[in-house]
Amino acid sequence: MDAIVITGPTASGKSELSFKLAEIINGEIISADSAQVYRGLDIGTAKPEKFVQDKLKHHLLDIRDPSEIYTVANFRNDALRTVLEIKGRGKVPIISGGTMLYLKALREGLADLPAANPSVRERIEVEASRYGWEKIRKDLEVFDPIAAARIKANDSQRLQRAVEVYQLTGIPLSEHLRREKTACPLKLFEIAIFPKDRGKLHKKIEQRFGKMLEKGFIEEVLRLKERDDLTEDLPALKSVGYRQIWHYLNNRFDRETMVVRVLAATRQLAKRQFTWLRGSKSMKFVENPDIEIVLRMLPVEIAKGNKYF
RNA sequence: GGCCAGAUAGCUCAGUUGGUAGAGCAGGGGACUGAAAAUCCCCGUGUCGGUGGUUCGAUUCCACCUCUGGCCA
Repeated sequence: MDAIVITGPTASGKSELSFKLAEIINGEIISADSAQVYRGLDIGTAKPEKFVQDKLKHHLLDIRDPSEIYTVANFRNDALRTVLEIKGRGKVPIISGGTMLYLKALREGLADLPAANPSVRERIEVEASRYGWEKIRKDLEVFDPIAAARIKANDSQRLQRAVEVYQLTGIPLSEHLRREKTACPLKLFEIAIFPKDRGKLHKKIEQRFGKMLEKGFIEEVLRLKERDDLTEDLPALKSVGYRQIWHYLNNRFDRETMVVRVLAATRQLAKRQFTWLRGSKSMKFVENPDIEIVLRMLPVEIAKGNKYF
């Protein structure tokens, strides 16, 4: 066993659980969260506070500026490297977070694809704005019929990527994906919190957002907005809460509407996370972030040699 | 108290020249390989405020009532 994974939908109590677990079994935490990687996105991403981070080592937080783009591939490399470092220190790596694609990439590996290429993407976008995405999809049908059949006409993000991969490699995306991908070099013990009462989770989401506002979430977004190099189409600023508050600060709607929209977006995020979890075969599910139950589930090799057992 | 306008899906509202109704949002399910807290797909029966009346048939027309706005006293 190389690492423990703790995941679950937003507001399910992943962080507290991982923290308690890390203290007991002598672990360090690796964040698997696509928004917490950005510096300055603290309150709205529910990033562990400074005093928590002082007590326990957290990795992959604050490793990008919000003007930059962090990707699944970056995560996979960073996480693999960090797991080895932590193991080298004789500690237990605990990968904790709700970005399900990141966890999947870690578990199942990634195909050998080219990184995003801004100039290629721009070319595709220009063409799309001129002829429409339907035309892009028709073209894709010619050189990658499998991908074209799978990707919906409105899913411009995926259409663009499929075309990009072909233009960069001359090999269809679907062919890349069919080929053998890099196997996972790690043995993971994966635990997912799966709250069965959706209404309760929604209530928790609401309460948590209330606390975020009290802590100065809006001011946090204002600080980002005051930097004139950040735009609303950057991944960092498209994340839940930041996007809606950004629009609110631009007077796109009033505060009440902003609150309603942030809560809805958060619930929708949780819903998508549930969908991932239901389809995941490798997970062990727990209903609550209960440390006692989780400790009892752990394999002996991890349990052995720490103070709890 | 009088006049006017509303009352239709959880919310905001459209509509039915009389044959029991549909959008957006919310919500639910699903997809997912370098933007993933992203991006996209699928799912709409509800005493059409209440009670009477006209009618083969009323959510639609008429009367009264209730409630909510607005105006006038």
